[in-house]
Amino acid sequence: MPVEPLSRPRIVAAAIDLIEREGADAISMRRIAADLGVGVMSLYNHVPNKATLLDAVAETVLSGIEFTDDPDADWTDRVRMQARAFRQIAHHYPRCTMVVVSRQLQSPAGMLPVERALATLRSVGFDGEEAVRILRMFIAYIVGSLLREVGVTPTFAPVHHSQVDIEKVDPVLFPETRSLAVELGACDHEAEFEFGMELLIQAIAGRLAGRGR
Amino acid sequence: MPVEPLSRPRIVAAAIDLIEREGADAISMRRIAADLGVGVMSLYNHVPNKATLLDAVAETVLSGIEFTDDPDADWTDRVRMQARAFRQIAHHYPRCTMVVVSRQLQSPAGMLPVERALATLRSVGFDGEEAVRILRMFIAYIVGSLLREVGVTPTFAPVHHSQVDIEKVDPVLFPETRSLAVELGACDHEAEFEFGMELLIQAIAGRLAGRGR
DNA sequence: ACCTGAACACCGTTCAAGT
DNA sequence: ACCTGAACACCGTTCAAGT
Repeated sequence: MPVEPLSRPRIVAAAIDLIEREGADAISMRRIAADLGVGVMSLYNHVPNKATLLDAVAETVLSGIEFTDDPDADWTDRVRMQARAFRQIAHHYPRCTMVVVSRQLQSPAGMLPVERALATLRSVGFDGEEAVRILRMFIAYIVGSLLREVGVTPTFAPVHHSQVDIEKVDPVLFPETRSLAVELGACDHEAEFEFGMELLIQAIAGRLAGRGR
Repeated sequence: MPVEPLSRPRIVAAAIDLIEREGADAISMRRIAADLGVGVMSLYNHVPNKATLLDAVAETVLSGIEFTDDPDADWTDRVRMQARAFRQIAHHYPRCTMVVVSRQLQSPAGMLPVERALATLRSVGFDGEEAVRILRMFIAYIVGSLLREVGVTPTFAPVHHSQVDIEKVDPVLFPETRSLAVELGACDHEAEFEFGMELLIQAIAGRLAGRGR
């Protein structure tokens, strides 16, 4: 029935499509098969199981990141670019973000960003231990930022999409939360991301400068 | 059959238990009911559905955080304490962490930490907008750190629990990753967390100082 | 008010049968 | 080699029946 033959890439693409259309919860082998116009069991000729398929989804999304590294640029600009490239995931595949972030990949697609980041950090003079530490800090920040952007993170960015919610916050128990309702209600994800990123870059730049002493 | 009567708290406790014992994937209404020695449908007398139950799990875990705030302490110490309190989640309920982090709560349990953090930041002189920005940055960092600690984060902290994995990394494609195999393989979560936290605190302290000019 | 079994519409995956 | 339907052991949830 399918005009093109079934293949792993086609299955992964259908899975990504389905997640973006109906959310990560909606995904199932049966739904994907239905979308492709084949029987469920046909999928198992190309993918061993659902977990592996989700890994492939994560890998595919991750490998779609456009890393445009300019080795001649200032190192802070290079770090900026790499961090922003990651944030693209949340833009291009918002509902796949959780899948990407919650899967442990050891494939090249997952490791290339690591390699690049380490190379950049080492080239400015950080030793191995520092480079790894700094990379991990950036990753933690980026992952946390993506989850907020994608609307998955909790509580801590409350009071959204409706002023009614604000009214329900008890002003005597939560005076600050209440008085900052406007600020908490709005969130310019790009500005927020940039703010934290600049603070981090500034902090590690300071660390680098303090090195010479 | 149950010696104690069924109740929402007992159901939530059983759910947390099950998640910690067998992982978040293993959770189901039927398994929880079995653990409690009741029929599945009995649960629905106390909890409207599975999603609400998971929200309650998140809220319960979150409200178990021990916030010991000393208003007389240095503000940096207060921030440190609040951040560390969050990290306790990953220690006390490692396998529930993903659940906590992936649910949007608007309950008091979820908002109290926000309220405290905002109060602390405002008391040192940050205005509302700055306080919210800084809080969000900390939350992003903490959430990302917890996910790494709990082993959920991807790729980016690769090469774990086995030296064999390292051997498989292609040294010509990934020279840095390969040469830093030892550093990437080990991860002292507490040290890692503290490193990033100190950098963040230092960065915002600098921002505060630069304010007087 | 609380408990429950049967039933419904879903899952992922194994297996044996087809081509 | 690839596709597939039937079958199995699971899901969450509705409903009607019990106490």
